[in-house]
Amino acid sequence: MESKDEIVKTIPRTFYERDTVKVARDLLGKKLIRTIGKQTISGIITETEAYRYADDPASHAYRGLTPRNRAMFEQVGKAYVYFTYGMYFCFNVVARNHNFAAGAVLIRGLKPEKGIDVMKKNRKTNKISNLANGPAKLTQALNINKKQYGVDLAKKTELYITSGLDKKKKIFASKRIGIKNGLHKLWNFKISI
DNA sequence: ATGCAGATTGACT
DNA sequence: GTCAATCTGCATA
Repeated sequence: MESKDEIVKTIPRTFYERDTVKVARDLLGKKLIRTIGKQTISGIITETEAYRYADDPASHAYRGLTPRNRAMFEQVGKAYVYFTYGMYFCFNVVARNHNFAAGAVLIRGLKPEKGIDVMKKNRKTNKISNLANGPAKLTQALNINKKQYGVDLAKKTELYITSGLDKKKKIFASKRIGIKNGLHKLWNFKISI
């Protein structure tokens, strides 16, 4: 017998082949799933940020291709993971249309669903509201690091994305967090669940 | 509730 | 050498 979970499909690659800002909005409410052996950790995406290319001075890709950001230039629907502040990882989904050579969506927040006990252990806290409500928190909770650089999120492997909420939620747009340039762009998107 | 220092290292100029 | 798409704990109010 197959359980319901096993027949859920990933979001197809074409979804990510659209404007980075649109993809960022549309990723809200989708489900991010991490499998580690038999263990499953998942959550609903509640906050995202779009980072584009030559028009976006806040983007890692702004000054062109480097070893770190190369995933942003490669196939859409894959993971771009980077290390920052000497101790954290941030997780992005590569997304762009044909007007841009690079682009990615930073996943900034999740509402935990499955594997909450594991998240608590990974995050060393019992407060559910503090498990995955930040870009470096969710990578800790889901045990995401450089090993997941380039992982294909359109394929059901160790890390992937599926449809989530059915109902459309109200989207709040604001300034992106923790950057110095490109602050006039309202490319931070949130929903409240 | 708001604010700030400190942690800690790799990527880039 | 500089500084980062951040988080935590502690301080003040």
